[in-house]
Amino acid sequence: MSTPPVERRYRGVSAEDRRSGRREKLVEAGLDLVGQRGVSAVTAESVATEAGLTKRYFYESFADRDVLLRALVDDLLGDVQVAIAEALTGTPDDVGARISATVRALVDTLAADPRRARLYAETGAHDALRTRREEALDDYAMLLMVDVLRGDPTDPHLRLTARLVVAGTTDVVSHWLAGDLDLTRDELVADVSAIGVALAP
Amino acid sequence: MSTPPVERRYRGVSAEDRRSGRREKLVEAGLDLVGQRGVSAVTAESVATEAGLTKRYFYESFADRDVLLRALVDDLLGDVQVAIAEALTGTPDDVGARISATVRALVDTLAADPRRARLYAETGAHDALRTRREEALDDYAMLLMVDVLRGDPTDPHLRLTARLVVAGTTDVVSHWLAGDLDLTRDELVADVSAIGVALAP
DNA sequence: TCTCTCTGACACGGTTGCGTGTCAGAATGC
DNA sequence: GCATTCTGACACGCAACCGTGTCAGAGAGA
Repeated sequence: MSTPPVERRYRGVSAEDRRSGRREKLVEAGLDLVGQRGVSAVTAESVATEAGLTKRYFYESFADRDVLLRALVDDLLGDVQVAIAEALTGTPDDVGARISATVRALVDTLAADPRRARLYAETGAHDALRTRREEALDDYAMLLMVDVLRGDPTDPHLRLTARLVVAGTTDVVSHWLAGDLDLTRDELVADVSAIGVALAP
Repeated sequence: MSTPPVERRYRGVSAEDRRSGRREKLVEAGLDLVGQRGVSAVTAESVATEAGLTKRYFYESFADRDVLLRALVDDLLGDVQVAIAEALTGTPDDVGARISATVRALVDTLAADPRRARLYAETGAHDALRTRREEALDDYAMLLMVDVLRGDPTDPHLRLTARLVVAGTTDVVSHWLAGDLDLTRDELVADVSAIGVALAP
């Protein structure tokens, strides 16, 4: 029967704050690694080293690398959802305007951090993340059908169209972020939005 | 100085035929593994075992697992290209008809072999294959712009549209093959074609 | 000062896949 | 019948990453 150690302040910081500080460092280190070397470079060891910590602190915050990757993707997708929701609030009930606002929110969020752009592009590259990506694509398709187009999300034809547009947009935006499309940000948003409008019921 | 061994018939088969027979077995085994357990299950060991051979024969035909995977994907994409080319030959110069023929050829080729359908869906899942997938998406986008739409492949706006449609179609078809879209094959082809027509310049 | 916690470094055993090497026995050519 | 090739099985050492354990020294509390 060993009693758990009494937690103690250290360098003026509480145990709880130290822990969450280390977790934050690990998350940042994980993002840096994704940005520089891709998802496959994220290991318990490399993340800890990048964070200036040791492996043991990796396991303090994450059960394994997949949990960290999930957390990174969840953060990203959550922020994108929030950005889109905010953009739609206060946008008039005109389909064209709503589509543009949605696309712009997506592009702006991803363009703000190249590390996250790469993470977004590589969500298909890892077994554990692919599942999450599928959910996200479904979520975005639903959002497009209901909140943007005001359509019927049970109509299989609309569902196919929404899914195609969402997946296609994901690819095109990733491509643009990687510098492979010779368009300004405004042109990208305008073109993608035009496609959305052309396909709106 | 050792001289290379003199090749000899074995069980009535020439050395060359034995070699290519083993290679064929390995390719089939690789496809089976992709179909059953996904791209990540393809290793030198597992493929050889699945083929009823041993690792040593894997390395006789392939330098490493990536070479085999590349070969599988090249086969698949080549067959798709051929199927589309054949479909376009003898299809009238009507944009709608050409789009339908292209989509149908793609869907039919993939639907003919569920193992290849999964391979197609997972080309994004592996570093070595992602490069090849990028090339293929570019090739298909080019084919769409030039051979189907008779458009100008240097126009960045058309390029974006083509890329979005190709990537979106890839995703939707994979999704349908996985049974996640409640549509008949004809409906799938019709819906995707309709999207193509709606976006044709 | 004395005790206990906290930290960071490193060791360890386990697993998986890699690519090479060895070898006995079966099959062949002569 | 004899030498040689071919096959299939297995052994090996290597590398990466895993998850856990140990420990000395720095830092805090009283």
